Amino acid sequence: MKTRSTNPPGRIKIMKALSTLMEKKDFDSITTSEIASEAGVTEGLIYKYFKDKKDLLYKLLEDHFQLFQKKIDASISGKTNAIEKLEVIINTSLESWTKSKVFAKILLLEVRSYPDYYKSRAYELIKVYAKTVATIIKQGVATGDIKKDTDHQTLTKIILGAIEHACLGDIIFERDIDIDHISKNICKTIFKGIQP
Amino acid sequence: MKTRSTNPPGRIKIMKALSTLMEKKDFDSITTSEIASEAGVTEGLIYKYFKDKKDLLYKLLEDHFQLFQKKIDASISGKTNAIEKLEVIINTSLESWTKSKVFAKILLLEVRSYPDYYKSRAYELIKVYAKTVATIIKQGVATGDIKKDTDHQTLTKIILGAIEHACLGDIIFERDIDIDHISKNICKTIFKGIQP
DNA sequence: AATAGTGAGTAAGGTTTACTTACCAAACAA
DNA sequence: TTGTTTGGTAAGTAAACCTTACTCACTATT
Repeated sequence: MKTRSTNPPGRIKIMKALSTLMEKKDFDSITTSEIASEAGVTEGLIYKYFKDKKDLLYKLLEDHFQLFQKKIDASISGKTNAIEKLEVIINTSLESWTKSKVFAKILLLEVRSYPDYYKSRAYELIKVYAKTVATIIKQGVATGDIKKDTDHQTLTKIILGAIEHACLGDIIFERDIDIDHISKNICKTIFKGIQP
Repeated sequence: MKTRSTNPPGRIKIMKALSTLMEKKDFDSITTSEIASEAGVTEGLIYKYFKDKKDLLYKLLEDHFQLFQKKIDASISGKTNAIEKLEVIINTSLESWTKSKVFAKILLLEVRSYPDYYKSRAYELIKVYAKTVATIIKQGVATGDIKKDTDHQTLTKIILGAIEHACLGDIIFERDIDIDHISKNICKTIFKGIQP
């Protein structure tokens, strides 16, 4: 049995088209007819492959995130120390998000306001990412790499929040940031604290 | 000269109506006719007072944020130590944002994806808030309340990011959080660090 | 006291946009 | 040959956002 193509050319072109358009505009002001004409297909085809306009966005995010998660997994695979792991996660995340602004825009600005996003596969993947961080912290506390009295839930939020917020300004205003500088400073602050 | 009312009843009712509707639904799925009927006015009146549907959202955020900024200013007015100031800002922010979910939803989920938000008065106010935090940190570094080698820009992002991320889950899934627990742990982590 | 002007609001479209439904054509299996 | 699945088109629909033309009450001025 020849495995029937689950990803026909039209479908690929549609996703690529939205990705291209998102580089210049926000999701809300991109129309379906615009997506279709950019992809070189008709509007109706979008609805053959995607439930609605938002579903298309979730699928695009899913694709991007799959690659991202692989990078994350690869980056921590060699390390054993929890602090080291967190360091590379922070660095890899910042790098990926600033390199692919469209991906970051979808993740940080667009999907969150849509309730059905939280039922999507894309959101399931993001939970895996958050859990990766949380697990490293828990284990770090257990092994003593991290202070014993650390609340792992709060620390997870601080780290994820810091990464996001560091990217936000640069996504919105399309500036370029010094990833190494920022990730080093995030690590220094969180690891060593700021009180003299 | 009698000061002519700059805020007529219809305008107030429209803003109140959106606020009420936002408690149950997201902005995107609230229609203008729904807002009008909730307010007891006609659809056309919305466009007498607001440029478009989004402008109404920005004005609502502006109102909420004005009150918020007052609380923040009041909370730091007594303190002199930078660490103490940051502590109350974290606590007050978490408290305000979790108490008024609609406000937090607009601020953290809705407006950010709209480019013209960054030209609104609401956004100007948010910049003042961020600047408040940044200034406290700068002064703290100068006076020695905070470690000399601290990068104030990064620390600002960590703190704002931590506050936001701590609220996010609770806004989205409408859980209630233990503000004191979280704000204490955010402070402990950032101030003292996590390395043993 | 008549007139002109303004602020608050309505009513009824117009336009755009997301989505649907019916149809077409080629490849391929029976 | 004929039926079925797959990839794609074309035209239409309902509704959402927004506009335009109008009304009515009140105030200021001459």
